[in-house]
Order: sequence, then structure tokens, then C-alpha cells
Amino acid sequence: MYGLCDCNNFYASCERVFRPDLVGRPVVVLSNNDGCIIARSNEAKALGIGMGQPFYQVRPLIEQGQVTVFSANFALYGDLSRRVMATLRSLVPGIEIYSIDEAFFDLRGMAEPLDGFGRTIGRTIRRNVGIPVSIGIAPTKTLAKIASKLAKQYPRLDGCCYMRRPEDIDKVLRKFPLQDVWGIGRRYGRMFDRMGLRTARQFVDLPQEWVRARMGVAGLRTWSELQGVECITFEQMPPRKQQITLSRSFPREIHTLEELDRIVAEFASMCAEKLRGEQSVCAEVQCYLYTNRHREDQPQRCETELRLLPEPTDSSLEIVRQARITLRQLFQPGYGYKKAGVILSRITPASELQGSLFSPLDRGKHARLMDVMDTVNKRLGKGKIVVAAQGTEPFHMNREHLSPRYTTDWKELLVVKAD
DNA sequence: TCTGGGGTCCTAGGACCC
DNA sequence: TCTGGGGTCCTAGGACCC
Repeated sequence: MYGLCDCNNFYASCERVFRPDLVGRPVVVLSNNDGCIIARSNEAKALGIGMGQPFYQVRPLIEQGQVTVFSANFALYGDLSRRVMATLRSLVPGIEIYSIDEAFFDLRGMAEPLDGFGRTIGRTIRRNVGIPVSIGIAPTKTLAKIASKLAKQYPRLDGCCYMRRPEDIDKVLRKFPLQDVWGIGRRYGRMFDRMGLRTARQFVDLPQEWVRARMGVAGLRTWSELQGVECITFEQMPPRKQQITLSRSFPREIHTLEELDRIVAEFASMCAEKLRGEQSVCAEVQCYLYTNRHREDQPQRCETELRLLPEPTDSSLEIVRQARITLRQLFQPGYGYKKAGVILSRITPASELQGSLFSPLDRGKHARLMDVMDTVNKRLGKGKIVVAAQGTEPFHMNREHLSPRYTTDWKELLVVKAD
């Protein structure tokens, strides 16, 4: 049996932990640059605010004072996520962190039935961290996902849905919307819609060969998992990242190479920092530039360039240098650029680095320098030491509704006023 | 005016090998 | 009319997830 612990409206719930006055009221969280809605409390959903909806479209509601808005505060969400995971880990034999707000867990050796235990997990996380969660327990991960959605949907389940007997599972599948199944995305959702298939059970009733032919082995796995056949295994150790990327949309369009150069240098430097955090090195740097795809009246360009490095590295200096070279290959004047990104790939463990006899780099020197840079930036705050090409002004994005980093910055601790 | 960011896996087809 | 068989590696694009 597998469990899934899913935080309810995670980002909105994080904001509420430190703003209990907002419990029971509509809350939304915006993407970077305050662009669109990426999280909503139940009350905000009830107002008809859509996931991914552009902020400007819902601005009237907000200006009427009905909805409280927050800019994305990933420092806060990341830290609260760590706390949720730590509590969960203390209660079960093993966990697999699936995303910032979800983890699967192992229930080996636990006495059934397990719904009481599931509720205990939920209550403990709520008490320790302040985040409400939904727990689903079922024979496969795909079914556990369904169970957690039911736990979220039906208050009478008290935060935990436990599905075990085949007849109970079948009853659920007969009602569960096919598009909401884990592994059925927009594309397949539309296909099934055209075919008149609405429920998970109708999908299960399709012949195996049909599923294999139309949806590949991934579709077949979903099909089998819905029938209680375990195909997606439990992985406690997160695999090494194959790709590290950093990209941002700009608050305005950028036309000059000089400006893009500083931005790309900063993105590349931040990627390199993440790379070192993983104890990895990379051998490929990619860069991309996009114009504003929403401006159909303007000439469009969206290009990627990549460079293979002479040897793998984790040095910000080298990665920034290579990213700036690709930028120069990429850049063409005459366009208003709206977004840029840097991607590191061909990632391998730093411990298995294959060096070169003819290395142009002084590895020891770079390593010591990066070590100092990371240590100082960790202790004194992000961006205290940067690569010169980044310039003195860090990348700016709109974050008009940012809450404090209550748990990760001494200067932003919650202030309790004594009235 | 304003429209996010960060990932993974699978497959088909081409280039190449003997 | 006929024109082998068996394989690997790589990449781009498409699907999915949060």
C-alpha cells in the first residue's frame, strides 16, 4: 500500500500560516513578475478565479477588496515544504518527495486498516507546520493520487481516503473524471473527450493493445495502475538532476545586448550555484531568448543555442563565460526580448569528473574561489559576491505583493504587536 | 499596460555499425 | 518480380507532472 500526502492549496496555505486573519477568505498567489495566478485558496476558486489566469484579468475583483494577493515567495514555500516533509518522514518508514507540496510514503509493516493512521499524519503536520494536507492510501501510486483528491473533495473523509478492496476501488473509478487521473494530461483528455469517454473506469475498459498503440508504455502503466497493478515504483533516493535551468520573463521588453548580457550572466551564475549544490558538474550550456509571444504585432524570434564545454565544470566563472558566448551567437538586434533562460545539461557527479591533461582551467583555484563565494553568499545573503559580468544591479522583477520571508531571514521574522 | 517556471520520460526516425 | 538482418546511438518533438 502507498500513501500520498498532498498539501492543500499549498502556496496559499503557506501565506495563511503567518496571516491567520486570512483563513476562510479568498487568497491567491501570483507567478514571478506578478504575471498570473499560480495558487488559490478554496474561496478564491469559488469566485471563479482560474489556475494560470493572467493577473490583470482578475484585478477588478482584487481592487474591490474581495481577494488578498501575494507575489510568489519561494523562500517561504521551500522552507515550509521542508518542514512538512520532515514531519512526514518522522511518522512513516520511508518517503519519496514528489514535488514541493507532495510526497508518497511507504506503509510496509503497518497494521491495516490505515485510515486512522492517515488522519494522524494529517493532524500532526497541521499541528507542527500549520499546513492542511490530504492523505490518500491505496495499492498503487496512481490510485493513491485519486484517493488524495477524494480526501480533499469530501469533508466527511476527515482528510484521509483509504481505498483497498477492489469493489470499493471500482465504485470510485466509475465516478472519477478521466481527465483528473495522474498521467492523463490535456492532450489525451481532449482525445478521450472526443471519444465520449468520461470516467476512469471507461478508460480501464479499453483493450490493452489499443492503449499501448495510442499512448505508448506510459499510457499502459497508468491503465495497469488503475487496476491495482503496481508499475510506478517507490524511489526514496531522488535521482541526480539531468538538467538545471533558470529562466525569467522580463517586466518590459529588452532590446540591447548589454542588458541581456548582464541578465544571462546572472542566470548562468545562479544555475552554477544550484549545480554545485548538487555536487555535480555539467558539460553543456544552453541559452535561449524569446520575444513577447502575446504581441502579434511585433516580429517574433525564439532561438536556442548551445555550447559543449571542453571539459565538465561547476565554476560560475566558466559557465558564465560560456553562456555569454552563446548569447552572442543568439542575439539579433531589432527585436524586443521578453524572456531569457540558461540550461545546464550533460550533468555528472563532481566526484567522477574526467579531467583533461591539457586543461586550460586551473581547477583548484576555481574550486577554492567558488567555495568562498558560496560560503559568503550563504552567510551574508544571496548576491553579496557576484561575477563581474552580472553588474551591480540584480535582475529586477515585479513583486508588488511580497510577504516577508518569515522563516529564512532574521530581518523578516514575524512581528507580534502588543496592543 | 499586464500573460510563470522547472522538470521528466518516451518515441520515431536518421545515421551509423557489422 | 526480385533488392538481408540485426543492432546501437543520438536527437527533436511530444507527452506528461507540479
